[in-house]
Amino acid sequence: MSFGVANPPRPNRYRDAWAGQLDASRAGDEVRVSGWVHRRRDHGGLIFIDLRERSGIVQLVFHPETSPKAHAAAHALRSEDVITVAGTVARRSPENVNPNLRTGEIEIAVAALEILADSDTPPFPLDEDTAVNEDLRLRHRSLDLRRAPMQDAIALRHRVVRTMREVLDARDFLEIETPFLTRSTPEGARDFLVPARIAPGSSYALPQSPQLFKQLLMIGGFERYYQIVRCFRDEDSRADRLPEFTQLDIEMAFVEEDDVLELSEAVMGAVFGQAGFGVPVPPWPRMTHAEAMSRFGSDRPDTRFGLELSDLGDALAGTEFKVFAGALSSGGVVRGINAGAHALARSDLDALTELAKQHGAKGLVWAFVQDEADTPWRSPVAKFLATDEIAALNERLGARTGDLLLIVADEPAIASRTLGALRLELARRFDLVPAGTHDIRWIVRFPMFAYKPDEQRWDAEHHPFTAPSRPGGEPATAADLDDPASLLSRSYDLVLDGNEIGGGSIRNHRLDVQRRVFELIGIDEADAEARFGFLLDALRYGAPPHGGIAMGLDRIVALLAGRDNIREVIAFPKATSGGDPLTGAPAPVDPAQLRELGLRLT
RNA sequence: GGGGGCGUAGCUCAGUUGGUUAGAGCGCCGGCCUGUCACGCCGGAGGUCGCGGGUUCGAGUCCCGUCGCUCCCGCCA
Repeated sequence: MSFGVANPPRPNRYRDAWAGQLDASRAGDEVRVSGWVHRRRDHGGLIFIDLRERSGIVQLVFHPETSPKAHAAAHALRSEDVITVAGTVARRSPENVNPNLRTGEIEIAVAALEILADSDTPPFPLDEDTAVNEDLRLRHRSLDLRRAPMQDAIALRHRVVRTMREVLDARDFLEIETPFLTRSTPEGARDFLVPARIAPGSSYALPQSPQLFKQLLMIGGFERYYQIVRCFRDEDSRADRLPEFTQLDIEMAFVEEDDVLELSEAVMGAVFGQAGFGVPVPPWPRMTHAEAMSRFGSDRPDTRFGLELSDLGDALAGTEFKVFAGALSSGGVVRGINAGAHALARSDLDALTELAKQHGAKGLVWAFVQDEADTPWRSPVAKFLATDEIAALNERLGARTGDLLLIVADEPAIASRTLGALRLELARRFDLVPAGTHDIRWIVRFPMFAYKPDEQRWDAEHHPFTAPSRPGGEPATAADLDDPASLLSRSYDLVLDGNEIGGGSIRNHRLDVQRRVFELIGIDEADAEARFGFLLDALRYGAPPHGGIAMGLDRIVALLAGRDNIREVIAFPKATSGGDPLTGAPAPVDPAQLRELGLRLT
């Protein structure tokens, strides 16, 4: 285990030393240690026990001649029994030193053994070598947490949180709590509801984020707030997403974008530094949302490898090929990537096509570049394209003989998203990310609004409290909102190796702008008053310019720990289904409880 | 809501075109073993093949349904 304990234990009947910290300097000392039986090696004569506790592992040796009573008792020891022993720290002879163990130069010659609690045979091995079914691990989480990878991850999480608090405290931020039982604002994610006994038929909602409360704290004059806070969203899970998760939530008054970004870089730079994670020192580069989408097909681009997107529309101006011509004439685009010279089988190409369809594309055009004048492409669509069109596409994509070209013709958003996903898949398949490299950058200047055709209205891309800006970057006025398509938002995301680890914005502190945003996205005055009246009311009495950010703690720790899902860095996570295999939640409740709440099941 | 993968001994897995009594490694139990450190050697126990139904002379294997876990799409202001 890589984390330690800094202070000696207070001596008591269980221990006067940490087992994992003993070394040759303690040779000859009488010590008492306690912990779990990690492994036993019973030679009939000598018995060796690896004793494990939080600080690490130490070898106990039971000699039949010198302490026959302890030796006899040690025969009964089994994995995960809890024991306390008294004995002498003994230096090992040179040939018996175990260099793989921090305490490998010594062992404890046990004089007295007491079994504090015996253990059934564990349902799965606690070593690091066997990959155990995750459901089983969650159902026996107290055992699973004893494993070194979990101990390391949870300790790392603690250090990350501590570092965040240290930096923020040094910059005069106050940690302030906000309510968990709050009001549902059906906007964005689905809320978790808590039926209210005091008002049958009504419910509290658990917060999706402390967004409105932290704005009220700014209006309330605290100026610099943060909170390590649980947030709740009743949506389906992913490897990097669970219904409850933890954020570092920050808000500042009298600031602009640069202030929030600089503060975030100070906090996160310190976090990466103390975790020994090799990202560049701040300030971190900024990329516009538009550039990220056009070059990488993603608003959280992994820029550590190439395979950038190219727009091919102007090379296909008069094409007869219906798929391309149809997309271009209906406001769509034709975009592609050069995947490089890879020999892919037809089944691989089918799999890529399937992936493209999963992302909403109607299909995927693939072509291998050949060194033959009459058939320059080996591709199902080669016969539909003129030779000069193929030449122009080759030129746009920098194609050389043997290269695989992947092309998507579709609506702009779908084409970009699909190629962005294909690019990541190719990087996985061909191992294109250089080992040990990391990239961190800001994505800035997101679109403020997106038009929802099926609902025939505009919607906020980030959230409706985000301040809009003109295309040039200046803050937008209420009047500017008459042309929503042109507006960007004053928001920013922090992206690490293709993962969104944080995001925030400058907020609306002007009541007229905030009202106009609500109006634009279809929340009329009465509606806005009912749902966000407390915010609008606060904005009437002098709100300072303010903005902030929220960092995804679970994702950050998972990335630092090199784990591929956030459940590995959460002590008691929900399963992907949203249920808790440990407690069995959610579970039916007693009818009497329902009656008290005025609820009846249908 | 949709798609993919997985479910066989306590754990990790194998199991052929449907065919005798379902296997391996680890763990567990018993025995032997005084320098091991994933100890070693010998022996043994341990199975509702997730669950339900169907096809068949015969199902771990084929079909239908269902449950659980997992990855992805949708969703996640």
